[in-house]
Amino acid sequence: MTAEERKHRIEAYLQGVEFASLEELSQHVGVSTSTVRRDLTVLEAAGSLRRTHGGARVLTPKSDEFAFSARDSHQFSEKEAIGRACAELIGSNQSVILDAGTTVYHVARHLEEKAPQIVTNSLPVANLFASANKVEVILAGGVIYPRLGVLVGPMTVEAFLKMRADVAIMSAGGITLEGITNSHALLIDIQRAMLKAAQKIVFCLDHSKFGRQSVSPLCGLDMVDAIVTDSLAPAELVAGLRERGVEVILAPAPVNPAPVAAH
Amino acid sequence: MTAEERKHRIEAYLQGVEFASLEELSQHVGVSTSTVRRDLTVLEAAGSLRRTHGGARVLTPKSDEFAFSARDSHQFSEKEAIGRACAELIGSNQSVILDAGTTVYHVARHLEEKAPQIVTNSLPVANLFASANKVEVILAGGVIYPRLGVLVGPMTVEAFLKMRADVAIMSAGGITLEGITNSHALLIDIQRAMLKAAQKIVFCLDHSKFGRQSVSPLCGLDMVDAIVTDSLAPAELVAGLRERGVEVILAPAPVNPAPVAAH
DNA sequence: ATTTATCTTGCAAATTCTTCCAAAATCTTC
DNA sequence: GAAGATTTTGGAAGAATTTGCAAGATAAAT
Repeated sequence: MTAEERKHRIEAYLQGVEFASLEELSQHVGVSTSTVRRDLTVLEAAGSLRRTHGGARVLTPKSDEFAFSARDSHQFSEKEAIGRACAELIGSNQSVILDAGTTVYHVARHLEEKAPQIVTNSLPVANLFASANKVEVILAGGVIYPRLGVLVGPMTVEAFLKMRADVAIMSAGGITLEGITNSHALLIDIQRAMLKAAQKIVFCLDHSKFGRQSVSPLCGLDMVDAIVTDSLAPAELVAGLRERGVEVILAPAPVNPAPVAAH
Repeated sequence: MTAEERKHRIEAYLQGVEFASLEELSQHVGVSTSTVRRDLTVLEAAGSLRRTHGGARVLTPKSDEFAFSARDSHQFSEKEAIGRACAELIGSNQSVILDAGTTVYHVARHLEEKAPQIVTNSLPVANLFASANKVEVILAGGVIYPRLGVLVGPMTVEAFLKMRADVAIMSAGGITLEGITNSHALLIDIQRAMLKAAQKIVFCLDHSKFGRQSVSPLCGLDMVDAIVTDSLAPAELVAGLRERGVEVILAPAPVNPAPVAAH
């Protein structure tokens, strides 16, 4: 294995786990801790990660659409606007499949008045409605994937394959004119099952997802009925999507900034 | 585990429980309270939580009732003692079914070190482990029953009927020599499925359940392998249970708030 | 006012980081 | 191909950081 390849593997591994100790990395790539140290120094200078005492950390864990923290501040206001706009697409008493993912979580926050029937595999979404009596929430079973708070595995896939719903509101890692991709291979099967289960497919993607491509392809644009994004989405790509028959909804920019926690 | 990772886990754990004591946090991440103190100071400066006397609290309480309802319930200390005693019955790498119910929730709090495989239909239990990597948690699917944070319905029953586990740790509404009863009729089917799925059946019942009868009969004493209760359980009934071959474990009374004679 | 619990501070032990050096691997030149 | 130069790798010693403990200070409880 070349040094380049090794650095690449360190990067990739770190993307998956967010944190890793020196020992862990050195075992994973099969070199001494000294070499890993040197690699980390180079990679940090290149800006792809951040060293910490005892290991290293990814630079922008927040850009992970499926990160567990439901109230992450990363593009909070944009996601909130998207959530509001997307919730308006839902009619009363419709059955809605909600994907896991922070943007979709914000949609959920605005769904309570619609009193729909909700199906999800996201623990944060389930918690959100757990005390609300207006909404009936069905949680798919499965194994809890710790970092993300998502239920995964064959049980989850099976649950969605048996389901039928009016709308599916989905997250993803990236969108281009070639289609929609996602970074978490574990979720792809589940998302495909969701797509099959719902009549209408809506993707909620903030502008940072536009033009990005993640590792695993999820579906083509022909499957997508609508995309809800914020007003900072690149105009050319929005136009391109509309040309291909996808309805694109631009959520209006939020008036006031996100409430920053001041102590 | 790196320091960075540890801080992240503290944050995540706190998101789940809203408030946690120093002791609790230090056990969860496996370092001394001194180190947790230092971490909390850093995290507070970073604005992600708020320190309090004796622990720390999240900034934006989302009043997630589940993680919390188990906490401020009455007979907290008895349940905590039962939880600790019951957790000791579980061996490493065993598969455990956890019923919904506050007493069983306290068992879950002490299970993390055992690193078992956990199957449950309780959202609070799922949330408890959502950020812990040591434990594999399988959540049964189903409809969320709002007030209790439990998954119910045919999906849940079916999930447990397909399952096999070493131990089932159960809650109930009452116990007499005639058997065990429960007040939530909705849960009876699910509990019966749990009983079928597990080889060993353990009931966790604080002393207030002894001699009580709820509306729906759940099972006879012959199905029960062990009962964990606190030291205030009525002696005659305990003796009666033992005569019938049920192992009864009396959790030692909690150490704390015994009124110290200060003259 | 006393007692208890919790917090801060200082310090020694342990861990991790940097820097340097020799061995191994790779590249250059013939 | 082979010999020498260059780069890379793995390890070791000292510097820096982090951790856990203990004693005094502070805050809550009774």
